Amino acid sequence: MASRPRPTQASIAAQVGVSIQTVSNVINSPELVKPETRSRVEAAIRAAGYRPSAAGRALRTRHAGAIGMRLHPVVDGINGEVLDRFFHAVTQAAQDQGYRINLFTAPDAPAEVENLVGAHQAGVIDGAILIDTGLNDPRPQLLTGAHLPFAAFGRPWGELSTRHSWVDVDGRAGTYQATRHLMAAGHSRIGFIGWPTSSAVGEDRRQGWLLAQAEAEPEPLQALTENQVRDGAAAAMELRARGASAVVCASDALAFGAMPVFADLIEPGQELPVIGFDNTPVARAVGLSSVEQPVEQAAAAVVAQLAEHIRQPDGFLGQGVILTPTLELRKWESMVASRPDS
Amino acid sequence: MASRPRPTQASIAAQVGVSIQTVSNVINSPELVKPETRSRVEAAIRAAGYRPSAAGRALRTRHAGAIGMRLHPVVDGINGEVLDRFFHAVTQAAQDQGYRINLFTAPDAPAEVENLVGAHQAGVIDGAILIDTGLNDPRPQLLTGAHLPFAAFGRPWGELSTRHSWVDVDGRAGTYQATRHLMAAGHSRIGFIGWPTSSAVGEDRRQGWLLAQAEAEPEPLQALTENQVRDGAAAAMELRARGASAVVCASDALAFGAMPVFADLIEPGQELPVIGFDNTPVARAVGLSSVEQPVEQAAAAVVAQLAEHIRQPDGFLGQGVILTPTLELRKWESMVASRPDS
DNA sequence: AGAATTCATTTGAAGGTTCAAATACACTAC
DNA sequence: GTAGTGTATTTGAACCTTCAAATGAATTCT
Repeated sequence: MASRPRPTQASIAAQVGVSIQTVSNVINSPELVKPETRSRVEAAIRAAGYRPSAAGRALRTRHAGAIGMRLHPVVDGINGEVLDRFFHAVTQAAQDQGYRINLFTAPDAPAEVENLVGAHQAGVIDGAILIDTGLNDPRPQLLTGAHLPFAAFGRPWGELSTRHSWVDVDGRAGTYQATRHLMAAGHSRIGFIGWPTSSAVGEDRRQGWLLAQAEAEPEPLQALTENQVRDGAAAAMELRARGASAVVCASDALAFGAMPVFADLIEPGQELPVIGFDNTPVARAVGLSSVEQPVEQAAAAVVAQLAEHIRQPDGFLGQGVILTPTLELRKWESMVASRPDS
Repeated sequence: MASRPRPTQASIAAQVGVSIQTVSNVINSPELVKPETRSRVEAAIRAAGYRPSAAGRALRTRHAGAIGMRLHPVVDGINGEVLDRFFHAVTQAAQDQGYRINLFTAPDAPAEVENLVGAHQAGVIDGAILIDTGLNDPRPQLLTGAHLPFAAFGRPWGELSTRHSWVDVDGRAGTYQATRHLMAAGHSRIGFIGWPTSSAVGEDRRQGWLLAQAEAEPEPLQALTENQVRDGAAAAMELRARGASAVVCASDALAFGAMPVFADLIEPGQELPVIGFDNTPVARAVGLSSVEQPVEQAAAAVVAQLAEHIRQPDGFLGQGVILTPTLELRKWESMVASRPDS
């Protein structure tokens, strides 16, 4: 059972009795080929199980058909699910547009850029997707300098003025909604638990809370800490002591810590006056209301931008897209009291 | 600023005044080239920023330099972190061995196989990594039939006798350790909360608990449910009512639900007599003891097996590797009571 | 000195595809 | 009957690399 040689356009052509170019046309520009010839070629292709060689095609067209992306090390698993969803959605969107996703690892941003640029020079990828853009992120400039098309999930924070494509979720709008919802439920003293202001994303989310209250609140009830469950708990206690009857949080991890602090205010089956961010599985599991990011939509938008960018390497000016998150409300239920249904 | 044409071996060769093949040799078999010539070529390569074309190389060598892998949709985020770690480690290991990771999406197993085989026929990937092998998984047979080298993370469960490469973690050894630890701490009635026996992985983990108690326990204190937090809580209550003073769980999600049920038995700062599986971030956050899988090691082993398989497409007979997990013990601390340190 | 051995480099070809241009053919128009 | 307009197909070249074999030059052996 020696496996017969891989079929090629040449072998198909010989079989059908046409030229190689005709086979190529059947695949890439079927409208150029006479219907009768076309179907004969198509039949031979199917019969032989022929698939165009990616290498041959890439060599000729100077087009890899792949997009590079860094897989970050797992740091904070509790909201890593947003990234999981993003990766999955990006892979799907890329597949739909005829691109594959190529994974890279790197210890830091410069190494990431080096990997991506290297892969681009080798013709392995046509473009890259950047994730988790930080304050004054150096990567956009470096990639632009290397003429590597890219699009980012996360807006450009800070003053670096590289103009590029990006998609982001309006965190401010999310916390704004959350705060308004609590206000409508009758709360007048609503706290915010967030991250230090050095975090651009954290500051954005804080702004939404601030904005929603506008003049209502002279002395803001806020506490900024690290993103740990225990920090959330401690911050919640402090805010409650200062008079807060509800809190909006910059993450589900913080909200998760805050939950027990406000649990005595309500009866099971009601909404807890604690709202998280990212709508992680943990939030679903424990009945925590949370702000849901339209991750799948964001992924599709990023890929679309990048594809456009690849199509017109120079002409395409970067553009930003902002998506609005939604508020996912949940009834809190004491886990211990409930029984399984099935 | 028209970007100059991409450097090639030909352009380098012309510059230095040697033949193309010599440039190729400097890159692939430096020992064949006289040191002086070599360094001149190397200098030119660096100066031009030359990188071998992946397409040209792939076309000639019939070797893609990439491995395919399906990115599963996010189903159960609470222990998805194990997969995150696995992906990251695989990417790293692959990179170290000169392979890239190519991501695929698919709605089900047949589609996954079709994608992988298609990519292989197109010369996009040299092999594949399978994740989460289920009972009588059809994929190994299909891939073997398609002559696509692969290795699996997860052993072959069931009777399908395809002989192939795989790496797995000894779940039984994990729950065995956990149970023994609880026994050593003085517990005599130790319950098990797991999944229905239709889950091969769940059954494996149950066996470890069973084995550790051997003759000690005539009537086994077990409850098998779905993998939800609330199910874990309900099961824990039932087992405690039946006399259990400690429980071993098939997952952190179940253990997380069980925690409050046993919380009154100990003082803060002690180990809770509840042990989970997978050592997820949630476990770390709430101070839950859990069984830690050597994921990074597993990933490296899978990649190594696959690389070997690709090297000898036919000669290599599949082999299984079993890794032993470790028990990660934690002191439980009431989240509400603690204050942030810094 | 001529043959045999080793080392360094070059030559020719092939791998599969697509682009740009050329050819062949059928048909309409004058 | 020749020029002109399409449509369908083919030709030749190029994309970049590496394999297998050949050449050239220097060294050693008999």
